[in-house]
Amino acid sequence: MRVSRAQAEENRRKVIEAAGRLFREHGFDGIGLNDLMGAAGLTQGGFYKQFRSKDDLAVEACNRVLTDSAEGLSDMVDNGGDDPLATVITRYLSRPHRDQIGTGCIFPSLGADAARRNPDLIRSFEAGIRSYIAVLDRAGQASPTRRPQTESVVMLSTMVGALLLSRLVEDEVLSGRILDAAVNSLLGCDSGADAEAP
Amino acid sequence: MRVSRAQAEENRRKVIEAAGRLFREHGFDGIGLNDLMGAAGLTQGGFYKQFRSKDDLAVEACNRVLTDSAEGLSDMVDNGGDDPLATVITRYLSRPHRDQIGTGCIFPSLGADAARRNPDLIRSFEAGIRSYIAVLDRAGQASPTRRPQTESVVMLSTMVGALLLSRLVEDEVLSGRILDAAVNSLLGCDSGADAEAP
DNA sequence: ATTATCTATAGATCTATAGATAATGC
DNA sequence: ATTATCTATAGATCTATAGATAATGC
Repeated sequence: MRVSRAQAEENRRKVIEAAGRLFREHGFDGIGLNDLMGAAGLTQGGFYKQFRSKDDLAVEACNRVLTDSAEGLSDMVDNGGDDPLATVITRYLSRPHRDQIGTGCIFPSLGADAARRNPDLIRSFEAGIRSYIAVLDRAGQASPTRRPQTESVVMLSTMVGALLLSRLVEDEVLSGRILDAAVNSLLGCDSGADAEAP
Repeated sequence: MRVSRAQAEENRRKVIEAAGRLFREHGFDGIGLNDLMGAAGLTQGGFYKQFRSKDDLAVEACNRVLTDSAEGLSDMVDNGGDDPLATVITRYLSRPHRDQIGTGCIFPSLGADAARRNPDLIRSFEAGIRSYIAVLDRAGQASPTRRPQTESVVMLSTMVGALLLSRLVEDEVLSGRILDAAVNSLLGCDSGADAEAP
C-alpha cells in the first residue's frame, strides 16, 4: 500500500492537476473529494495526509493553473510568429477555448467562485492577473503595427468577459459573434462581419 | 398556518427575490433551501409546493434578475442625462457595484455557474445578453458625441470582464485601476491616470 | 373542503477523522 | 520503524418527501 516518496510526490501532483481541471469544469462546490482523488487514481481517505483541507487544495490547484497558464502565454508570445499579440488574442477568443472549460483560462470559469472564497485564493488570482497583464504588455511591444493600443488590463477584461458571455448563449451564431467582435475590436479590424454587405 | 392566495403569491415572490440576491452572493451550490426560504421568512418544508426543484428556483430567480436589470438599465438610459452611455458605463464600472455582488450584475457573479447548469438557465441568460446589448445600442445612439464607437457586444464584454477581475484582487489600487482603465477605454478618454505626470 | 405552510424525517452526499494495511527507508 | 494509502465511519448538511396543522375560500 505504501509507495515511494517520489511516487507520493507524483500522486500529490496528479491530484493537484486533476483538481485544476475538475474545479474549472464543475466549480469548487460542484466536485467532491471522492471524485478529485479518484481522478488521480487514489481513494478519498489519503486526502488529508496530503492536504490540510479542500480549500487548501483549491489554492494549490489555482496557483498551479495560474502559474502554468501565464508561462504558456509567455511562451506563446515568444513563439507567436511576427504578431504575437494577434496570436494570443485569436487563440484566447476561439471556439475551442470556449468549449474546453476544464483546460481553459481560469478567470471566466472560477473567478466568481474564487472571489467568494478565502483571501489566499484572491492573492493567488491577483498575482495571476498581474502576470497576464505583463505578458500582454510584452506581446503588444513585440507587435509590428502600433495599434489603436488598448491598455493591457482593458484587453484582458474584454477577453475574459467575451469568453464568459460566449459560454452563456445557446445560439452558436451569437456566441461566435461575441468572440469575433472582441477579436476585431482588440486587433483594430473595425471592418468586421458587416464588411460583406453590398 | 395557511395564508391567503395573494399572500402566498407574495411569499413566492419574496423567495425568488431573496434567491436572486443569495445565489449571486454565494453561488448556486453555496446556499441551501433552508437559508433561501429563511431569508423570505418561511421554513424549508413549503418549498416544493411552490417550486419543482432547486434548479427550477434558480431559473425563476435568474429570469427575474435579468429582466429587472435590463429594465433598470433601460430606465437609466432614458433618465441618464445628456450622455446616457457614459452614465451606464461609469455606474457599472464603479466601486459600489464591485462591492455589492448580491444586487449587482448577474453575469460576473453567476455566469460561470449558469454555464454549467441546465439549458433553461442558459436560455434565460442568452435573452438577458440580447437585452443588454440592445440597451447599450440605444444608449450609444442617444449619446451626443459620436465616439470611437466600440460595438455594444464588445462594450458589454469589457464591462463584465473588468468587474469580474476587479473583484479578484486584494490591492485596492489595482482593483480601481482595472475599473478606471475600462471606463476610459470605453468612453474614449485615452488620457487617463497618467495625465498628471509632470 | 381545500390548501399554504409547518414540523419531522428519509436518504444521499460531503468533509474530515480513525485505525488498518503493507511497502518503503533506515 | 516509518509512512503512504486504504477501508470504514462519524457527523454535518443538503435535497426532497410525508404527514400534521390551521386558516382560507367556497
